[in-house]
Amino acid sequence: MNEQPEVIARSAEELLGGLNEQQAEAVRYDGPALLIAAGAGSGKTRVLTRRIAWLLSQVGAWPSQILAITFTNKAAAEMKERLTTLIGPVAQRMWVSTFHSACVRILRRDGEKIGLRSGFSIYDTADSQRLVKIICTELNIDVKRYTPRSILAHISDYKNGLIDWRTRLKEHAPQFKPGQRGSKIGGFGDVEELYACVYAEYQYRLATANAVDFDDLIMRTVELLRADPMTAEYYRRKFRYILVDEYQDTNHAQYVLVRELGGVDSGGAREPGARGAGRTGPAWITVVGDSDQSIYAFRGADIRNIQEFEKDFPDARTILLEQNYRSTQTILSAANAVIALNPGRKPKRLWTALGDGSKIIGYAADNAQQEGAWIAGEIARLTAEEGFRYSDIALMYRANAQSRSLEEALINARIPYQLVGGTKFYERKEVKDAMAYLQAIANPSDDVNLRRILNVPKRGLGARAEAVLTAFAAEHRTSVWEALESLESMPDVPTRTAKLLTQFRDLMRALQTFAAGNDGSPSEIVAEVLEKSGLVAELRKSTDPQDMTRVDNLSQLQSTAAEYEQNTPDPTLNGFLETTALVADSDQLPDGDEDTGKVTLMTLHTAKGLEYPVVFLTGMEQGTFPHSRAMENESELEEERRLAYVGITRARQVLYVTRAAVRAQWGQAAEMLPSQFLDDIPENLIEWKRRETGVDSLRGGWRDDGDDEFGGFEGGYSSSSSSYGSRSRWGSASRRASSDRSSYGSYGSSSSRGGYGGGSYGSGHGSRGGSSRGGYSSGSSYGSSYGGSSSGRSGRVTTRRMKKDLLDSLTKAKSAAAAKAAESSRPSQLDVADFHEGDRVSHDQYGLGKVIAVEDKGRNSVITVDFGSDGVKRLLLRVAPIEKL
DNA sequence: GCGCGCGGCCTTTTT
DNA sequence: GGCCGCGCGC
Repeated sequence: MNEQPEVIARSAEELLGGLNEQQAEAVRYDGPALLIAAGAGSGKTRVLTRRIAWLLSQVGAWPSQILAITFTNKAAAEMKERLTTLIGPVAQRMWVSTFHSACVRILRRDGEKIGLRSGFSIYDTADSQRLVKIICTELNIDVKRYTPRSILAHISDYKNGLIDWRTRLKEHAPQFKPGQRGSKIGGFGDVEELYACVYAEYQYRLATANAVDFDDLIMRTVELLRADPMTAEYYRRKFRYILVDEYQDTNHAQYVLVRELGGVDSGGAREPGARGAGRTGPAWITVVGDSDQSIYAFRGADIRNIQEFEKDFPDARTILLEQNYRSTQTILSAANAVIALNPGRKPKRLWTALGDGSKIIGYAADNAQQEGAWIAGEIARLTAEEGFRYSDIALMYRANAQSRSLEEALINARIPYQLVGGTKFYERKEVKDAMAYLQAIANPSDDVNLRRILNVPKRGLGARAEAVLTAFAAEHRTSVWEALESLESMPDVPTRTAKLLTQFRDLMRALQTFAAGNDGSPSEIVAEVLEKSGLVAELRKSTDPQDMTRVDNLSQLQSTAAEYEQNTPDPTLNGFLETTALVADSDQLPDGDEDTGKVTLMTLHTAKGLEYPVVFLTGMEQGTFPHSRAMENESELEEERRLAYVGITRARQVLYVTRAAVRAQWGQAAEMLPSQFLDDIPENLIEWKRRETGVDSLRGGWRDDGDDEFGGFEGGYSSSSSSYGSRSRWGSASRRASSDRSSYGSYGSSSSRGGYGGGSYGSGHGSRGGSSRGGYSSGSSYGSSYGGSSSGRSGRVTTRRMKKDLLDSLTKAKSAAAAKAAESSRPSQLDVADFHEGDRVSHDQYGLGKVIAVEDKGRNSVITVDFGSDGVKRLLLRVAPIEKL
């Protein structure tokens, strides 16, 4: 193999070939700061790779001077691959990586200047949470009130904002001394003090464990560059061209990192007459992004980074890419319409030369199961009749929990699928346990991981034994492992515990020795750990069928290690640990055009950057998408809208939007109203295969205004302005749906009872704000009291457990409940035969109206009445408070 | 110290 | 519906 591979020389024509004017301009732009505002599907990766090739072959940059940063490992791998095609194997020598792995690389090399010893551990979120929890317990913090999760979120915010723990401590808890047991304080004056103390203690523990968390990777790299001018200088001389993809997703720390690495503020001057960025002065910075696709504000991404790029970087230039090469105009028009509602954005309109294509297809299902079943049917049709392959199709949803009903439907229909994301391989308990052994072997100071495995598998070392160790460690300000090493000098250790601890110590020593002797073969270390620790043995002897899978997972872990070993020039245990920490699940990521023979399921977040000929956007309901927690807050709603924009623009040819009128959430049925994003898509772009559900037609009357009993039985689809009636109406109703998800009474039935059908359902009417108890009282009856009757508003039945088959028939049950309730509260005296088109009626609430349609359906007859300014309503005759005039 | 059963809480989204 | 933590009994 060639030691010094050359860059394949590419002519300017080659590099600009096939590009549109704006793309070409971006590729050859000559200057210190460039923002490529690239709309979805506008060919930004192409532009980015061509630009890199341009810098190399036309500007004279060296591969080693390039730092290309992406957000995901997949994007990095893809870019590397494309670059290899474009400029040859030399691409492998460039830094093309995520922020996190670039930082690891820097910290591995120079971290000791800020106190990081080589071989430091990288804590994932679970590790971090464990640590916070340990700290909370020791500091006497009520973890019910302040969950480790939420505390960690605050710590993460600080880090993303580069706020040092010392600063926090100085401001909010100057008396607190991290790392001293005596510093435990019972009551905290305020939450800021609490966060400051935990933050400080957390960093102290990370330091003693020689560990960093995800956010530290960025923040501590910035710290390093600021603390050590020599190091900063080294990287500034090295990286002359920095390119950042998905710039809209960068947080403050990442933004500062780019500035520091690029030497933007260091004041050095570019050598006169130099080509490109030259060898001194600020690096050339190119950022690519789309502010409309900023969907990570929740974890600290700061959209202002991209919005204010021109102000931030001197002599910055912006180039807009608006031509889309991916989707039909119909899809783009929908996307444009949705995103246009976000205020304060810079106008950008995607367009395409590909033509209109087919309409967006809409479907409203009664429940999630039916939604899944219909989608499965469509997939069967698409593949059988329209020539699509399974791998052309993707199902997307807002939250992972939604995948379940879709999966079940696909299984029933025997459609092969692959799930991307969700519970990750490395997050599975058994895998995490095995990894904890490896961590503890590689880095014995790692208290969190050592404590995790102390009694895994069960070896009789419980809380007491752990307390003995941690007390000693705290007293001597050392790690748990060192405490274990000093076991003999520890006072008051019960003989039995001492014996067990010694055994554990011997085990770990043996594993350490083995690891030291086989550092180049992580797979053998994994095998040794699995064997000697007893992890596999414990699972093998279990009778739980799930444990079989767990054994398989562990064996897969070993294979992964072997794979790593083969693909890495210089494999080490630490290298393997790092890969697993940062390159989560790269194996299962969908890969370009490859025909996997499977339909792909994933969240909208995961889908960013991907594209499929056919996309199903599922769960288009208020509260599901937009997510209920994002609906209260305007800026979060804007982010949801961007997420919708991302989802819509994933589709190349056919886009489906589906929703369910009832969805199980947290084991309970909840009524879902159509997503506002459906309203945002121009009506003429959607062809509804089914628009209204059984629940919709009932909705108006008995949830709605609550107090008007069964009166306003609004159909909702009759208004001319919008296919769904007025927005405000849906808006307000939906708020209720999300905050009071059981307003329809859940069909209570304890699991032992026979289920629905015996009439055991309750239904609720005005349950707002009220008590949420009212549990299922006696065996056979149902609480069917509807407005006005004696038990009135409290007639709601709530039972947590609800059989799945009940759920399926929920819609049906509701009509039945309505019927029952109606009978008891307001016996019908009206006969459908008495009503004719043109008749005038009077309604208790809406006043005078004119009948415009009559549907004779026996007991369920409906009349449609125009109430003038109050709108057109569909009224269920037997319950509506109307009078014929 | 361990296992079981109950109850509370939960859900965004991910490097 | 599922996870996690707690309390209880062995």
